[in-house]
Amino acid sequence: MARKPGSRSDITGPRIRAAARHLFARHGFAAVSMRQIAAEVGVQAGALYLYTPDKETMLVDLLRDHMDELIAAWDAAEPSADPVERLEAFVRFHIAFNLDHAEAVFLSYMELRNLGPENFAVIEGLRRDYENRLEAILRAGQDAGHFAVPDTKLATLAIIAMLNGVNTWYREGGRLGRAAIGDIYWDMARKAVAA
Amino acid sequence: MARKPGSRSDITGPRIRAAARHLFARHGFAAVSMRQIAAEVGVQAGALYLYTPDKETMLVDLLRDHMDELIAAWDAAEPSADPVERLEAFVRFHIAFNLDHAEAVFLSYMELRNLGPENFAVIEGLRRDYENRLEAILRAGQDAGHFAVPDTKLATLAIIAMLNGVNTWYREGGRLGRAAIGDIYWDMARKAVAA
DNA sequence: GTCTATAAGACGATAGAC
DNA sequence: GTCTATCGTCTTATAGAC
Repeated sequence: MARKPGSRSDITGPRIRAAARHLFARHGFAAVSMRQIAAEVGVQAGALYLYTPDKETMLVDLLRDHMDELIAAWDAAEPSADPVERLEAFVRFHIAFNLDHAEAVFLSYMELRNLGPENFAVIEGLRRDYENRLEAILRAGQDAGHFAVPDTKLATLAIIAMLNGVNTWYREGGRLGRAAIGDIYWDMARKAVAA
Repeated sequence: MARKPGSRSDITGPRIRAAARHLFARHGFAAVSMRQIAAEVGVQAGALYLYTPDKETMLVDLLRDHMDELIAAWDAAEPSADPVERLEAFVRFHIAFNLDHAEAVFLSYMELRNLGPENFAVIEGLRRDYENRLEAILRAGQDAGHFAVPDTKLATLAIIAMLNGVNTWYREGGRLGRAAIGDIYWDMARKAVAA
């Protein structure tokens, strides 16, 4: 009875990641036990250790994969050379991507403190890579005279913080659709950095 | 040996709250044990239960006290009737208060999910009370023709999210002092809601 | 008001059967 | 690849001594 009929690691692996992401986002990394994750997947706790050496590695793998996907998606989508159009594209992309990956976004902001120093540095570096892409847009727009901000780095962080806020209140089927939200935040972001 | 010489509840109580706030903010509510809190204070774990019925009540008391203090401080400080001046005062107040109470702010955004439904509703209600004060400013400024935002509620949340971002990067002794940070964020907030 | 001691159980992780 | 069983430790919370 040891091996369950039809058991396959290429199915169980993704299901473990999905269950861990979901439970960590909902209850917090420290509050979720390996037994809970295993129960959600339908295996015993010991079986999880075929897929990860330990619990922290499960978390950092989720966070790294998320950041890699975020950066790759933006790099694949990046539009025209005009800084204003690029900023608009960034605002709409960031909101849409965050809403499509709400659990992973939540984790990548809330659970960094559960990482050891070296894992923390990896995720922090990826986040900075992403921020630098927005900062470059703002700098190009200032050089072209379209934007004027008192501090480019702080404007970068301010815009990202503002956009991240959407995930704290958005509910599917609410008053505003995603396109309308993009319009509203683009209006505010555009004016905030306007010359 | 039972009672320690000089032990007094009016000293131990605040020290327990401070230790809990500090450890919860640093490691997360679920990751901190009652034994750790007791060790930080210098008592045994059982003694904590003279001051709180359980761990969750410790957390909700910290969060409620923080929100009460935040709202009372703003209500005591609120300045002129002019909406533009009031918005500037709000921006500077919010940044300063958040930096002065960084651990409690962190908790009140990160640990709400560790509350039961009734405790959660209490803290959510206080947060909405505070948000409503900013929303009223934005509405008054629109009525007077000074501001123009596509959606007043979302502008409220966007500004608060932007300002909250300061706590994620600010370090004492960094490149910018608090006054300079207030200037920079006031410039961006003002333009974001400008007519 | 604080201690020691303990109840009753959950935790992360591993060993060995199949 | 997954199971059962288990190790050693930690957990929240309580009881009773002083």
